[in-house]
Amino acid sequence: MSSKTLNTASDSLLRLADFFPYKLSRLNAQISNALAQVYSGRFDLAPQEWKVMAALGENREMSAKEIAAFTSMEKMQVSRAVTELKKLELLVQTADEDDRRYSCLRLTTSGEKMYQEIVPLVIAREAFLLDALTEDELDQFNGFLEKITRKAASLEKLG
Amino acid sequence: MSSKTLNTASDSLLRLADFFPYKLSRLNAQISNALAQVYSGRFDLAPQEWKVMAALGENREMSAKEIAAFTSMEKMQVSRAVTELKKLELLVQTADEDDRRYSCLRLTTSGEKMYQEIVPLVIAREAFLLDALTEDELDQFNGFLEKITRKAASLEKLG
DNA sequence: TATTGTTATACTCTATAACTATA
DNA sequence: TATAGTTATAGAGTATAACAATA
Repeated sequence: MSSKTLNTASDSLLRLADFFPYKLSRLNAQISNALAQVYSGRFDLAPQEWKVMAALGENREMSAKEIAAFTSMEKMQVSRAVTELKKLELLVQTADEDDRRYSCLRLTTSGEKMYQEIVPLVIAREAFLLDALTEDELDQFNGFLEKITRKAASLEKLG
Repeated sequence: MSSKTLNTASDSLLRLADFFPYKLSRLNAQISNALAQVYSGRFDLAPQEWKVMAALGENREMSAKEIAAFTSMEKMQVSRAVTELKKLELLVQTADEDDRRYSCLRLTTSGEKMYQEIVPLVIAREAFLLDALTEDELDQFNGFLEKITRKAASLEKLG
């Protein structure tokens, strides 16, 4: 066996352009920029402020802890975003009657109004992207994504 | 038409758990963490240092500008990563003979060795994830991703 | 005058943990 | 003693642009 053959057998090469994590990360950056153009560019919200609003728009009333769990944010990031949203009067915070450690967070009328303005815009961008696929393809694609996501969760546990 | 019907028609709701950009961003975060466990956890490289090494591992010799284009990094981030990698003696930088503004960046022997150690590990993680799909499914999935990526590129141009 | 690459600066974001208040 | 939420602080990362060297 020649040394050339040995080399070929042992050398590993990573083709970045074909590497799934890299492709995913590029696509994610593109899409998250396209969404930020909406909530940040047009409504001047930081990403985490928009996440909190999205959580409350969907669930009406949540504690900070619930928002953290729902959005995969740290409790401290939630706290900071809540402080900002209160200043902007997009959100109100009251203490829970049963356990005063918990806070009740809700969008104000103007917060709800802004949410109602943003949602169709971001949904339109999602629709534009997914228009690349037929309905059948989209179903398949979602199924594939879910399978990979489950695998990724088991990867995280290994460490 | 009752006001309730009007409301129902006009109110928009975003289900975060079903929103494609959100699902994508979650999956991307999981996977990029899983990769960082390798290059950062085991080899103490910053993400951008690893990106530069990956570019040079694939292309042998590049200028800083080429690396920036290849990896979608800013020239300044490349410069910083290069400075670090030089300190670690994983990379050497010489001036281009034809045009001395350009630099020739190459991995050192120990840089190449580290690259050869990292690549199989990250490829193994990619393989673990993609093992969620059959070969046919993976082909389809890659095709879908490509279609959406093209759409996303046209979204970016709109602004 | 334009281009490659470096450096300076300020700014934002993040992570850790100390802290307050409630239970 | 434990939990929800806030605040302080330091460290990392980022963006802008000024800068040096070369063309």
